[in-house]
Amino acid sequence: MEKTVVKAIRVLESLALSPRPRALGEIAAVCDMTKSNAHRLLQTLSEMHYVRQVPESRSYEATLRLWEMGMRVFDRFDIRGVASPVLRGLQEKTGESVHLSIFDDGDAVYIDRIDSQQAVRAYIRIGDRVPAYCTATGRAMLACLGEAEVAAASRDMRRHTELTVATPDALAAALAEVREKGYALTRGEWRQGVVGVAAPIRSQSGTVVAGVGVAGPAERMGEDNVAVATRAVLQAATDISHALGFSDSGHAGLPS
Amino acid sequence: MEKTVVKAIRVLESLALSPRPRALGEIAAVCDMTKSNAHRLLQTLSEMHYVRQVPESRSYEATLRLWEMGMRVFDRFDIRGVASPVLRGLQEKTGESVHLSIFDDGDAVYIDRIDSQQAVRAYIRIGDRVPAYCTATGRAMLACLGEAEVAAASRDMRRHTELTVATPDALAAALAEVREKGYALTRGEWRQGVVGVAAPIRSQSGTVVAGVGVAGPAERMGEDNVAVATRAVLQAATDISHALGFSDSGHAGLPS
DNA sequence: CTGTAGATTCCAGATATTGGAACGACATAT
DNA sequence: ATATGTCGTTCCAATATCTGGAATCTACAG
Repeated sequence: MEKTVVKAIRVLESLALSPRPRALGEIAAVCDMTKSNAHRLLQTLSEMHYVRQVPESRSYEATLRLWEMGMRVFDRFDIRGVASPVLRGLQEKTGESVHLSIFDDGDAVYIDRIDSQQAVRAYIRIGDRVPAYCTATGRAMLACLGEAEVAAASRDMRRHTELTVATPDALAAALAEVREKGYALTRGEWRQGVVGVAAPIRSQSGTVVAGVGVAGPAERMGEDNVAVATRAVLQAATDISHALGFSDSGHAGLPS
Repeated sequence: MEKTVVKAIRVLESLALSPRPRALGEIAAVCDMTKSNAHRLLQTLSEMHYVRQVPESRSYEATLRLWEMGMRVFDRFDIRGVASPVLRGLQEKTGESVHLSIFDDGDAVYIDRIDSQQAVRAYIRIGDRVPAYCTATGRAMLACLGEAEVAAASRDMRRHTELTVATPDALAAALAEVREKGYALTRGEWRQGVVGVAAPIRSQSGTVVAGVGVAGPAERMGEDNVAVATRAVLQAATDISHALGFSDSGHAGLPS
């Protein structure tokens, strides 16, 4: 365990928790270290912009950098925490594996999942990165994002199976269909024999922040099951979006 | 500049900014360090609860600890940032030094100030800690806080000048007067010859989070100027409270 | 079952960190 | 006005800490 790092964090925490700026001596005392040590640590934290010295009193205070970083973390956790129970419900309703993913630099990245109970099941790992243009959650998100994101996703298109939609034009058509229907359906474009249905999740501000989908083996994903899954996925996406504070003023559509 | 600390912060930032959990190798690559190094850093950050390893994929993600700490910082900055322009206005209107302080463990601590332009002026430093029971901003806050805070403030009462209110009973009476009038007025109880007027600031939740006041030499603080200062201080406190999201549903009172 | 990729552990060598002392800047007390 | 004390800052040799490569372990994929 790195002692210097621990000390630095203790110093930073003492400032973050303090309701007022603290003098060097005080910090050294509270954190139980010599003044030179505390001073050097504060110097480093200043250069990293986590701490500043108030010009007037020479004492130190935490900057908003900590908050800035914390907010980034919070955003992500918010989605996972809120989505978690909905994912469980979706898994039970459909019986297949359900995935929650976000869009990152042209790819879809899985941030949560609940596995099917079946012996044959679609399998991914949390943290796995897959091309957005040929996966269900990826395409669902892509359909609601801007030019730049679509361009990023189109950067390195290739056929992963015989069915992969691997040209920008074909992708554009697929995305248009997603926008029209409100959900994305992929049949073995990424992994042979895997069928996926997914829908985009919107945050309070209305921007698409994630995608939720179910995936299962083609043998089980016949018309009936896909119809069930589609309805369930759209409902789940709506539920999660609402939980995030999104209110769909205007259009909304469950397929009849 | 402490290299280990810098590296640790880089690792933490890369995780905070990442929209998804990162694998060890990835982190090492992004932060330009060996895997052993990154691993040790992550171990340390885990023990500090800033990072956790997701059990499923063995990759690492930032925890909410960062957000938790950031929020503490944000609360404080929020007050200062919002109050700053109001303080400037108050200084111009009254011509005296204006102070912004918070309550901390029985004391008032100055977190911002704007000095009078006059040759003779009340002077404090940001970060200075003064007894709450005998200063204007301190008493204004104390009047709106609970038993425990008053007890903390009464722990070590003493006469700092001939006029200091230095008994719990006398303090209780003074606080009752503050509550009735809505502002605190002190005349040379802490520093001889200094007169202060102050009012409490409330946050969105309605709790008193700070106090704002003006202070000047007794020679200039005659009845007329005190009346002007009182009105200005009450207005400033109201303005800052509103800016913090406080809505005074019900009572409100400018002295007629 | 074997191979591969990645995570984790280990350790001697390299070096960054440590703390005391000296210095400088202020501010108050005499 | 001078003295005195407090607090922040700088410096440096001793050394405890950190470093990175290699060995080990684990889990998955073929």
